[in-house]
Amino acid sequence: MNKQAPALNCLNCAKKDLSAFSNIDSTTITEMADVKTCAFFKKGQIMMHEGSRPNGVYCIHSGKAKLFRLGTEGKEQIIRFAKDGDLIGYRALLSSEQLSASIQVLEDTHACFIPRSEMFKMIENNSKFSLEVMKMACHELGEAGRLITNLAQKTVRERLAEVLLLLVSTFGLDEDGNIDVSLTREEIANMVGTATESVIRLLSEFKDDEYIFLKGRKIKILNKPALAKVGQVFD
Amino acid sequence: MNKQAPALNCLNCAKKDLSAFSNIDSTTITEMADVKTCAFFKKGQIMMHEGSRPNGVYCIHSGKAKLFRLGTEGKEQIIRFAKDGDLIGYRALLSSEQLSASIQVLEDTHACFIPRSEMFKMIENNSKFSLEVMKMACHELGEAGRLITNLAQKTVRERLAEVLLLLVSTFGLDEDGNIDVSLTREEIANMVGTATESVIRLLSEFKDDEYIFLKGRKIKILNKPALAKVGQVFD
DNA sequence: TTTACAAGGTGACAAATATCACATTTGTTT
DNA sequence: AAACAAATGTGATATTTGTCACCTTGTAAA
Repeated sequence: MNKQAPALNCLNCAKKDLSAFSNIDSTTITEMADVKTCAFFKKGQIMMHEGSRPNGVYCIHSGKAKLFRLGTEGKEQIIRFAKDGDLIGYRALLSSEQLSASIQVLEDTHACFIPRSEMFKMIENNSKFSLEVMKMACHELGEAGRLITNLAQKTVRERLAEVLLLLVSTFGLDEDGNIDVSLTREEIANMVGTATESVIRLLSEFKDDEYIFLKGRKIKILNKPALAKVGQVFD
Repeated sequence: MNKQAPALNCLNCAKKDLSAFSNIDSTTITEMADVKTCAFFKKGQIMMHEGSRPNGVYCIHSGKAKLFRLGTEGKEQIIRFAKDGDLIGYRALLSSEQLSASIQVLEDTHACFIPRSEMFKMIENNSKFSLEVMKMACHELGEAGRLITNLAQKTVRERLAEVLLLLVSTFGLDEDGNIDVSLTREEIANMVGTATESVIRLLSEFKDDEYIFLKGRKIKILNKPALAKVGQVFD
């Protein structure tokens, strides 16, 4: 399942500032570091399965993952992505529910596993951490509301444009200026909520319009304002 | 804006058990009750406005409200409903963000306003309450994921069937067995994410199929299993 | 290198759904 | 009661999008 991996230090973790642990006192961090374990997932592996109950959470140290639900007909719907510093599985853990989504890593990923008991201990004893996690959940809830509205009201073309901009702000750019994540056309379709063929056609359109540059799975945004206009993105 | 209303007692509040306050100790409740204020909203009034920053939260004592975002073209998208015992505005308050949705009452509503400072005080000093709120946010996050998947993958017909079942489980039935909430066809369309005309046509179809009974805005479910099948609802 | 398989891509067509125009009903205000 | 506005309902039509069939390309394994 998940292999043992070289121990990662939490206190000096370069990714700590990206995470819910950024402002937590070193005593608490050290206590947690003592009980956490390190795991490694090869590209394509599933970190957690929809429907199961997590025994703790993963904190991603390096890597990328997609969270998706299986809809009717077994079609994937990508809900969101996770990257360095993000917590995985906290929603189900804290609400004592089954996992509402599976998490699959998009590339080789190192992550730390923090057991259930330690998470609850920290939440009960450290109101700062507790508030931080709450903030995270509340923020994501806002994002979810935005996504709901977009799915319900925007056209496929608009949603695709918006998704491209979302990918940039989530994963940033690689050294060549491409969006720094490798997704299949099908995965993009599973974000947008459309057919793979439609994504292929629309991406070609955007390319013809010189909004984007395409080379295999590499996508570079050439005309951000134009895409924002197509996608009705105003912020 | 919101009128003063007869004081409601928190400690003996009949709705307390429905809320995040159900298992909170009476000292905490009493302290909160001392600073909370009571408000009354007439049918159609807006409790909070999308984009603004709340100074506290409302706890609904009696009434119903819809939470909606304005999408492109100014079209409402209903995200969820709130009823007795539900907290309003906590998401934006806790994440220090703007309100991601407006809240409008669907009928005359009594609610208690708990100021920002008191909310944060309780969250910091009462880990039980804190965990309760966190649970709430996490639960809603799961529901949002489900909604996202449905909007992305189900047909309008399927979503309408599902929405009808959702309304039953949210609001229950009145004395005549109708769904205990009065919504316009347009509001239903704004939940389903479709055109008002489509809702009208599909409701007629469900009526012809004797899945539902319609009389004005009153809707009665006649064949729940059939609707569940149409809506691909399996739980 | 060859093979095999997944992913990418294209065209034709069907189905779902939105839009528009208009009629009817209902509820509310004067 | 009259008048008005809002909501409901219906038909015709346009548009979007999904589906299917098929071909091409790239890539990883034998």
